[in-house]
Amino acid sequence: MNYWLFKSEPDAWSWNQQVARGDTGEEWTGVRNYQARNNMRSMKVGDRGFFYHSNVGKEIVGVVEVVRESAPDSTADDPRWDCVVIKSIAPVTRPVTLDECKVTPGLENMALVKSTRLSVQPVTEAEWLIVCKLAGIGS
DNA sequence: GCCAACGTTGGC
DNA sequence: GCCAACGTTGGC
Repeated sequence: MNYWLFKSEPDAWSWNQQVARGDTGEEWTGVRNYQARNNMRSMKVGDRGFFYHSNVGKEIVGVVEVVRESAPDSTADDPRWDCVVIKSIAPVTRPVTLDECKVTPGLENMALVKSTRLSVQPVTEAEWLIVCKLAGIGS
């Protein structure tokens, strides 16, 4: 299984909205960046990801799971863009902030820290385990 | 609200 | 195929 991180501005789409979608999940529309799209194309059903609030909060607030592999983005007028569907799995017990990631040994190379603008990012297994521990949740 | 980083577009 | 102009993201 692979691990990922999804960024969202809570003003646009928040963790609470994601949770409200339940097991149906939500199509992760709106990505218009090749790297982010390619990351989504690499995802398999069952892969896990962190849900991160950018701009407001700047923290990891929950865990999601991929429930549908990448397919054309229904909001795109250009066929090159596609996206996965994700559902919420569990909230974190304690949010993990960007600042915390920056100073935590083992997380200094996270894409979250290094590639600040990438909206869908890979997370290594080692990073996943560290963040889960910080977040007070099982991995 | 500013600005740095960075991706994309389009003229040549 | 280069590169300047421009737009967007996201931290601060």
